Amino acid sequence: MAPDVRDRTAAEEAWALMSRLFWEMRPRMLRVAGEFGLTPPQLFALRQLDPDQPVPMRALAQALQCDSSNVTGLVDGLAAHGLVERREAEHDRRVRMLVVTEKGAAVRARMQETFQEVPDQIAGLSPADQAALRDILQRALD
Amino acid sequence: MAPDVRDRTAAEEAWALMSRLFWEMRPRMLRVAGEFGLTPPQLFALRQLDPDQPVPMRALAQALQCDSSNVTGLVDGLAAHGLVERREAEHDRRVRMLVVTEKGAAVRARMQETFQEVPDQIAGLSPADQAALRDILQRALD
DNA sequence: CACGAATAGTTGAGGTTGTCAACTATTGCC
DNA sequence: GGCAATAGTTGACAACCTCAACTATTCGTG
Repeated sequence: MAPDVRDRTAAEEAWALMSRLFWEMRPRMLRVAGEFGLTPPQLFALRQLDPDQPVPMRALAQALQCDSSNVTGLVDGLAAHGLVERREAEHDRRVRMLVVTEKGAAVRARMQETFQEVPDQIAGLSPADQAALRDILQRALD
Repeated sequence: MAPDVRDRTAAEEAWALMSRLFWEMRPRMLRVAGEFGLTPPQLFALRQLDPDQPVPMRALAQALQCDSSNVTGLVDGLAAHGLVERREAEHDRRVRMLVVTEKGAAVRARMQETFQEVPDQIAGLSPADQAALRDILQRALD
């Protein structure tokens, strides 16, 4: 029942190739973080936030899959850069809403541009392959 | 010539989907690390090593794209678990070759199995889609 | 051969990440 | 009113990571 160890299935091969592609994107991520004077975790935190819709800190903790106390530190860092502000929630005085500042939104936008930049390997594919790749992945991820 | 900013190209869409898929693999990675009592960086270090071919520490630092001094600590951790040993190089007494122990090879193999496990989303694709995905990615990555 | 430059690895300082446990303030329920 | 649950912070602690400084060794060039 288990797949033969000797020759990989198409799915295994595809997954291995995707893993490789992702590993090769690591330098890009580090470069972007450095450009904005942020650390990678701070970058991911800002990436998760929506400039148009403030969220409570616990929502960010959930999105980042980490402890709330960790978010405290990350937000401190982003706030020190003037990218994010803590604002009191109206309905519940326990929660702090995270508001992306104007500067934060600008940084986030430029950061997203770089993140979304298509890797050369994908960009080099034929238009038909690119479209097929998108279609297959859409089917996979709903 | 530049792609229209308004609607994403197929390549951009595909890349976004792959990014999402990878993010969803985070819990799996943390689980595997915990299972073997290792931290994620230690896991990546062991993953980079080849049980059949010892390499100098310098090579590992290069593969992990980090400072040599960082590798010292990571290898200390792996060595404390009995997964890796430092062995003197014959031709150059400055370098230490990293040798994966028998136990280390076993742990690495089980770890690799989990890493290579195909995500449900990909496994759920039709055989034709899986094959097409592999073929396209092979064209992309040579 | 000698001597200075280059290289492999370690150490220590300093800042960040991340978890857990304890704590405060607030809310919601009965 | 009283009490459990929740949001967030703090402090302790371990790990990560980079940089600069250091030791030991090798290499290159005169």
